[in-house]
Amino acid sequence: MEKKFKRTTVTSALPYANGPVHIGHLAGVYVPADIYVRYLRLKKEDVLFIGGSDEHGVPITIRAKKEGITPQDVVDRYHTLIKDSFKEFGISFDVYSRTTSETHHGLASDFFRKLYDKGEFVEKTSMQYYDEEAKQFLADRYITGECPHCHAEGAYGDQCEKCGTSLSPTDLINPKSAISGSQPVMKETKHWYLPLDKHEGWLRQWILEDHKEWRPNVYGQCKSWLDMGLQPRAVSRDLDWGIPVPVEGADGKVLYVWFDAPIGYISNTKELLPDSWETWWKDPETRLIHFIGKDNIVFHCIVFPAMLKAEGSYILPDNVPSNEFLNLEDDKISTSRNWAVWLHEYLRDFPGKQDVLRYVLTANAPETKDNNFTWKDFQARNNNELVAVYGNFVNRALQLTKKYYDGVVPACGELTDYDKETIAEFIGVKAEVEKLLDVFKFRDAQKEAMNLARIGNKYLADCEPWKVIKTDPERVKTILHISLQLVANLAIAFEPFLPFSSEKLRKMLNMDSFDWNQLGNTDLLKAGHQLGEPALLFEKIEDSAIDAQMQRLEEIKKLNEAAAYKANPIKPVISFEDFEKLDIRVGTVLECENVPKMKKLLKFKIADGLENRTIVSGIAQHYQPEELVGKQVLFIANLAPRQFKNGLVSEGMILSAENYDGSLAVTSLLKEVKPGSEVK
RNA sequence: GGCGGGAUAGCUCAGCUGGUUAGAGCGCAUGAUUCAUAAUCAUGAGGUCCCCGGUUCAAUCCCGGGUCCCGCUACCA
Repeated sequence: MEKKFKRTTVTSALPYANGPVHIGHLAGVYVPADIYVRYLRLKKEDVLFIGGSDEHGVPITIRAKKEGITPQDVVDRYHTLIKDSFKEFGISFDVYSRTTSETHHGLASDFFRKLYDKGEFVEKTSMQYYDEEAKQFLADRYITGECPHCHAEGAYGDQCEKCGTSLSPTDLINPKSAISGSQPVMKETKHWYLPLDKHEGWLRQWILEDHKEWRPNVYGQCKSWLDMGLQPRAVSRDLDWGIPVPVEGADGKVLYVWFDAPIGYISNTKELLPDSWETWWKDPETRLIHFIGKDNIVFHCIVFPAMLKAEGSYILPDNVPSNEFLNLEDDKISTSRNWAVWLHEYLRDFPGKQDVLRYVLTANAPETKDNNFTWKDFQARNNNELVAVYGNFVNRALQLTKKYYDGVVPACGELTDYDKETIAEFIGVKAEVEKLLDVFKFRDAQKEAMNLARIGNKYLADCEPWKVIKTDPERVKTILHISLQLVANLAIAFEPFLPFSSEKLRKMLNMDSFDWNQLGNTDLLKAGHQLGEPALLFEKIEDSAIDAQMQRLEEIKKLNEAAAYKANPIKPVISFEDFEKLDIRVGTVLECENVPKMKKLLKFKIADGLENRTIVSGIAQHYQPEELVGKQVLFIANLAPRQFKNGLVSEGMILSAENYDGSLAVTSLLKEVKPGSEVK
């Protein structure tokens, strides 16, 4: 069901301006979006590529506070860094603006107000922590306290970083304001909610029925949410960094960052095209495409469309191609652990090699599942594919032409059957690449483009012009003529993927411009056309460069391991009597087995010198049952028995030490003693 | 625990609505070649298509159950 669209608005997720951009962002969002946009432009279609920084939200205020600067300073720093590195990397935004811009503040504010006036929100009052000293409500992240689970100090209101549990602020023991350090009080506050539940009907139809072509991960995630039932979602926050809620009596309240950020796509369009921006967002003949990572699926497929629909005058996205995540050397990319390849550092370490990274990230794009980036693979793809297949073919054709004809394109003579076969083969590439790009299969599309170079290498090997030149010089003219047409085709076919190389190649070929519609033609370079000076399109990457990167990661890994460990503060002092209440004993493990359906639990039969007992312990992920049998362990003998869901009863607790990485080590003794011995 | 995605050659992945000798690129082996950045070309070895059942004349593909990985969400002395 090919709809007729007149133009395409392409957005790429707004990077959050509290850190630099890394290869995960690039592989997931910006490289595919850029390929798509360049492809449409080459086809001379009307397209707009919108980007920008997302600059509001709590984490930015926290970082600012930590560094003793203003939130504006933080976003200025990262916005500039991100914008510059995108530019250098060749992400060809038509506009890259920011959500702190005046245009955006105005538009987002109007947007909210319109929904408010139309009665699209519901107001709800709830109790939230309030800092009386700082005179402000506290966002979840602004409250710290003792974790109710692991009892670590310094847990945040939304999550304990020690044990990873997600929390709500009221769970914390002894909560404290991160701003003033004072004890916060519960106070009533009013917020506006977007009642997603009211939008469920049409969303269901629109996504589940009308967009079955969306990628399985996107469609599945949406279906999951819809089936769980949508809940009203707060669109305001008590915070002083952001866009003020444009309603009377809303002092100290700003738009929730998730409400304002996607509107940023629209604002940035408006900033670029103050007079005609609405065409790109409201005309039904405009196709809207959002490129995002999988963490953004729900917001772009459900929340934002609900906002647009509620407003009433906007179009909805036609597709939301979302990628999965990219790992780095078998480990999750993490900004806080500095486990990443940062774009600005890559550009510094590998100057002029933008296309190599673009190529590798596309070849390894996590289109269907999480994928892994390794430096060895990066090197191999450069040396064995870009250099050996693409660069080499180009170099062969150009060097031969230079040698035999002083770099002038020779005339094409009569075609042999083999020539015709070869030409027929590469003519089909255009349709193939288009077919793949139209459905966002970038990985396969790039492979198809590479196929042109393979055809070329084979053609040269089979025709052997360096031999034929001695016996039939006329024939060589045709061979090289065809080879050069292939080279010119390569330049066009690769432009969306490897724009820097295509530009370089275009100059070497002395071509004026590219037109996608010329792809597949065999007369891109006329006989007699003077070529430019040939140069290497790609260079080999040596082991030393790769080793340096791997060593850097190795060092980061070590630093992380060391930095991650910090002993918890000592708990409040207890009396000797308190201590004596605990009956700690030595037990010998008689039996130990896994518990069906409880993957964390091991069931022990412990000899305790009396009647033996059963103890269940959550250490199955750290020990094999058989390795504990026969060992002596320490356990608390007088802990109230605890019953698990499946009826299993645990009569005590085996003592384990928790290592910094969360792994558990069961306690034991230096000498063997009788089971049931008391520990004092 | 609930839900979503994934599991196919050493690696990264294709295999549309069931019928193919189950494919590609890289890597590996052998041979050819020298115009080219020791690049290229040809040939080849390599797969209980995660496991167990079921539907079917026929299942990598559909259904049921299970295992493992990733994510979301809950719960978690």
